[in-house]
Amino acid sequence: MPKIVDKEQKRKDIALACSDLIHDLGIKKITVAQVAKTAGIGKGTVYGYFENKEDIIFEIINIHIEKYHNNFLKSIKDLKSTREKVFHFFNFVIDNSEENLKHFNGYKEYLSIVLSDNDEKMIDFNDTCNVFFHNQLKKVIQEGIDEGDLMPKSIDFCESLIVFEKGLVLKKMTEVDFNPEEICLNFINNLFDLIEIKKGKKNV
Amino acid sequence: MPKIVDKEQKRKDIALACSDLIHDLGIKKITVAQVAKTAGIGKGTVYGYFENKEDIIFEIINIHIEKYHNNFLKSIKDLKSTREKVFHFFNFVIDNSEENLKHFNGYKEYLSIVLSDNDEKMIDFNDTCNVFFHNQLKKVIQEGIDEGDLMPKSIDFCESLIVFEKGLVLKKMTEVDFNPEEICLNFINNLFDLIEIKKGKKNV
Amino acid sequence: MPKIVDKEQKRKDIALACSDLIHDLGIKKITVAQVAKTAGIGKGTVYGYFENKEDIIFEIINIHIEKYHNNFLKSIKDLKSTREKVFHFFNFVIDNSEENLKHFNGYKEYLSIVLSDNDEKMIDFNDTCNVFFHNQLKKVIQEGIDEGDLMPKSIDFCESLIVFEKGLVLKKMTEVDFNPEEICLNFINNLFDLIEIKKGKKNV
Amino acid sequence: MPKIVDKEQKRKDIALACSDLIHDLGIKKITVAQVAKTAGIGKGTVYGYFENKEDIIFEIINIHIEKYHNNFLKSIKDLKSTREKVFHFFNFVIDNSEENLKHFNGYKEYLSIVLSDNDEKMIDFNDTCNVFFHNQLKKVIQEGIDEGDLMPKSIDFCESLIVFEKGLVLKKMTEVDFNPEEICLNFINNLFDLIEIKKGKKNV
DNA sequence: GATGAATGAGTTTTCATTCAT
DNA sequence: CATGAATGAAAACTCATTCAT
Repeated sequence: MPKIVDKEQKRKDIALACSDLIHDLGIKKITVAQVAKTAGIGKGTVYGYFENKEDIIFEIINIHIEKYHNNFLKSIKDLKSTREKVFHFFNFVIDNSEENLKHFNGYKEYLSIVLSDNDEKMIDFNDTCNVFFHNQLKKVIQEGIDEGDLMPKSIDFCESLIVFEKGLVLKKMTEVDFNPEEICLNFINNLFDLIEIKKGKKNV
Repeated sequence: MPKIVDKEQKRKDIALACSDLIHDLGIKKITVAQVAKTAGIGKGTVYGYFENKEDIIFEIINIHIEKYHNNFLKSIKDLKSTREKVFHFFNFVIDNSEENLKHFNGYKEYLSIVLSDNDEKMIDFNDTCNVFFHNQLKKVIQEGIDEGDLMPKSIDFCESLIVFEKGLVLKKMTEVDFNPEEICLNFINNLFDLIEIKKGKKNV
Repeated sequence: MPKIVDKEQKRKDIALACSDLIHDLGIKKITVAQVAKTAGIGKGTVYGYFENKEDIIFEIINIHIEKYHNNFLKSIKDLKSTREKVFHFFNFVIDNSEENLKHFNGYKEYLSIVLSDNDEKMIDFNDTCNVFFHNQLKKVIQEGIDEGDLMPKSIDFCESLIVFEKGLVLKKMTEVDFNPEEICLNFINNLFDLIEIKKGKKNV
Repeated sequence: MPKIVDKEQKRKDIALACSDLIHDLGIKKITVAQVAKTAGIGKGTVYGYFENKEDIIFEIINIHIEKYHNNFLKSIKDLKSTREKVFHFFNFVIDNSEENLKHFNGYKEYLSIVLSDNDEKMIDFNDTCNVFFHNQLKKVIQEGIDEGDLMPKSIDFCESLIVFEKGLVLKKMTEVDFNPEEICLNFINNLFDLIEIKKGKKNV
């Protein structure tokens, strides 16, 4: 079924070409005409690959998140200490590089859709992302425990960490002049003081 | 002379009449025609009391939040222990009563606007709300310190508590089957074990 | 019937109060609400004195033109030579004083109504104005003839003079950087060279 | 592939189909819905070819004026004497054929727009038209001079002729029972008596 | 398969006019 | 008489989606 593969690929190609529209215009301002033009194809053609506009937006967001996930997995590999790895989960909300801000603002637009529409597909997808990070964090913590860095009860803090991160994300998205970095550092360092098996102090 | 109308009051009345539209339809689906019909007045009349559609929505949200703030202040008065009072801040995200869910879903719709539009008024208003709760929490904690319930350093945890609450809110808004209650209880109880001046244990 | 006089007077008062609206906003932008507010009365009251919006505008224009006619009659009295008097008819299109520009632009707005609507009242009124100036000009010329300044056939040039003035008006209204003064001077001086009974040359 | 449409042509086609609306309804009464219906297309389609309502009206007027200019150039070719050619410039204001009245009334509507809106495009376009006729007239007069029909100073009367014609136009547009023909004949014949190099009298 | 022309429902906003008080 | 609250028709413009070529 090589045709199907091609279809899937073209879907991605179109979404990829339009990947910047989401933070350049904001989700609500994206039009199908815009998408077609940006991807260099006809409006009708778009409908050959996507069911409707929602579907297009969904795919564009997909691209963003997939890209972010990949970056995440790549960059966490190089980190050694558990504390650093955990801290890396907060990179999303702290890093103000242009690259990361694109993802952050893309996610912001995405959230506004998840909150207002009750699109099941979006909600499902959001869950998938949450599970991804939850699992990654559990893995990191578990490794920390296995390697004797962390106390066994540490695994209970996964959920709190993720909730805390979401809180930072939401505050950064909605408040002017909110600086998550310091709060984040405090929180993690305080937490690690509680759950780390001390061998010698080392803050992030 | 025609009946003299208290413009400010009628504004509230209209918004009040439409207060349910926000979670029945979702903010984006609200039309001026809908508002007029729901309030039992003409479309033109709506524009006698509101500058534009944004303004209507803003007032409706205002109603919700004002009501919630009042409820909050009223109900926190009866609480005695600091722990209970702090826990009360999480009532918003935990209470599944119809009344509270209306507020919660209203706020959800509101957030989606804050995230997608960059409406300055909305953002300002959001800040005002944040400041309100931040101040209330600080007051509660400070009283706890003054009354010898909490250790002085407790005041530093205000920010974290609020971030955590926002995280729960966001997760409850976007995830199916997310139950904030247990996580919340754990978090608060764990925290209070650290900051409470022990006189005898008392969980919420 | 003192009441009727009062009504007529109030009509004028309202129109007078709003007389600046016509060039401040342009006729099309004038609203009844605006008129009521400017006159310091209620919207309903306006309809006690005017049949409809057209009627209001009509009265405002009336005020302008009446004022202009009075000014015209007053200022032409002081002029001695027929040539000066004739030239005075062109003052409307040449004088760039703020006062006169108000009248000129008011008349411009008025014309746009006469041209687009086929409001009979407006057209009749326009005719009345034309007749006024035509008669004034005829009077001036006739006096010139009677006093031996002009040749008897001069009376035939009335119409042409008025047509010429209208042409200047229209061109000034529609063309950027059109300067009627020079053209006007040339025209009149040339004409007077033909119709004046020479006693010694005197240009305006 | 869908049929490729000559956008510029279709623009003209739509405007052409609606070309009568301008004097049937008057410019101010034209609505986009009306235009769509008259052209036998959908409202949305109109916006595929025109930026906004102004743009539509502009094109309709364009059609009228373009057609008139062409007719003008065509018909002036057959005329021999300079006097006849000059007289031809006044055809617009004298000819009461249905065809010409359409143009005349179209121009009337157009003027009302130029006078009330301060639309730059309209004003520019008006200038272009004025320049067109001014140049044509200069050409005619110059040819007359070159051929020994007219005295060299005749060229100075161009401006006055055009002003005079505008005056006739405005009077015909705004006054009931105004008959420009006689006035016009007088004016031109008188003028030509002054500027023509006599070889034998020949009125128009 | 690709295209882009055509569509029209749907939305916001304005404002002359009426009429109950 | 005066008032201004209430009204709703009317108008411009957008855009997801369809479908003939």
